[in-house]
Amino acid sequence: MNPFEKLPIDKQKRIVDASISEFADRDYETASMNKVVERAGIAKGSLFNYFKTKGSLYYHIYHLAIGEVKSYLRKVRDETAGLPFEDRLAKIVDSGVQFISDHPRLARIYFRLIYSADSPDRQKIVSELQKLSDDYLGEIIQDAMDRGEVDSKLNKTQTVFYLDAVLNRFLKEYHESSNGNQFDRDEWVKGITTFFIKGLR
Amino acid sequence: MNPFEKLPIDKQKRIVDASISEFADRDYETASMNKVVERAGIAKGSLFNYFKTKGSLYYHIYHLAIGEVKSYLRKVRDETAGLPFEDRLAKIVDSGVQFISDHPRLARIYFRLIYSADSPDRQKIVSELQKLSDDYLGEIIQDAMDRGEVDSKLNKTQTVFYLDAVLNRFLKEYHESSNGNQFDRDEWVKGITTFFIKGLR
DNA sequence: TCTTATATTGACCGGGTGGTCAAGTTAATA
DNA sequence: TATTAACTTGACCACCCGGTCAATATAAGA
Repeated sequence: MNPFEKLPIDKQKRIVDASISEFADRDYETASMNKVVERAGIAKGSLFNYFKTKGSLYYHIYHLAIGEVKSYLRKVRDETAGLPFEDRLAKIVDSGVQFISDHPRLARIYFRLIYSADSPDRQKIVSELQKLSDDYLGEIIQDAMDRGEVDSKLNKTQTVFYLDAVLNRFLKEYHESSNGNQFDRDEWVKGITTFFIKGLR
Repeated sequence: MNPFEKLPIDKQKRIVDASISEFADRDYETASMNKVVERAGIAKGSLFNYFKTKGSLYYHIYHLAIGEVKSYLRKVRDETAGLPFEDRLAKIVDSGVQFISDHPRLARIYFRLIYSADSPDRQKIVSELQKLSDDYLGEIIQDAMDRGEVDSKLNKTQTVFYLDAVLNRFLKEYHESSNGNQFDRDEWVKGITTFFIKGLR
């Protein structure tokens, strides 16, 4: 049993919280272990006792973030299992927006990881995430094809790619503009769904 | 007249080349002025004589990259002015791929800037680039609307957004996978164009 | 209570950073 | 050629980094 898990829960929480904030504010290379201990109110030696390296702390936090993302995806997939493609798509976008509102710092870490360059094992992590997304969207596309809502002769890889590109970009834009000028969420959701319905049938 | 411009051209080139390599290899925060002088074979003091700060050197290089991108965009816009939307779209993708092949390091700097987090004035630069892309794609969409190839009742902002999202993502993917497993460029170009033709008409 | 084991601390290490500047080199002028 | 002006150099500065470890505080066991 590693030393971190033996800690009182509230202390664990303080450390995790400080780490999330730091990795959300700065990218991996520039994030500072000194700042983490400062934020968490513990000594540097302690942090390196719980996590041997900066990389292993990052690994811990990143898995936490991915876990949350996964559970959101699973939830929306199951809740919309019977719905038509159009409604399903709208729900996916909505739940993405919801996730960003609920976990802005985790969303930041997620986008940093996807789009930025230098985290340890970046390539591995990104392709793991890509597979997750591909499987998820692939399943939904397949359902829509089976129901005849989407042209089943389409190249599935490409179709998933378009969906992933537009959805991710939309959420990223939403995330970045989340302070200040909001854009009309409903209109965008409607626009995106009709665009795909037409483009894929 | 700033001291850098007074330098012999080949020395300027050496410095610019070294800087491009460094900013392509590492993101802004982790790129090192020490490494730049090492690569360029000049003394540190000299570099800081030509460019007062790291930020101003980055600014210089970034403008160089954007200039190249702009000239590529202008070229493909003018060369395809009379063509139908479908062919135009294909040409745009092609020329993007071409740019990445011709200027891999500049492409890297571009993607770093777009997707990564911490360059000086990042927000300003990114919105400047976004405007460039919006104007460019907006013009092409408008042409297609005028010719009746695209439904003119569509929300133009959204339409441009979808185009931008898919094109950028495709080029990014192409860029990242450019070592090793190539994917079938023609099939993707065909897939993307027909998807948009159907989705937008 | 005394002793042993464990958890916590922060000064310290080697190394890298952007940036400076006195001293040395080269070029231009008279 | 002698003098001045401009350029070039790299040792040096303060600061920050991830990581270590002897010393100290705390908890457990006898």
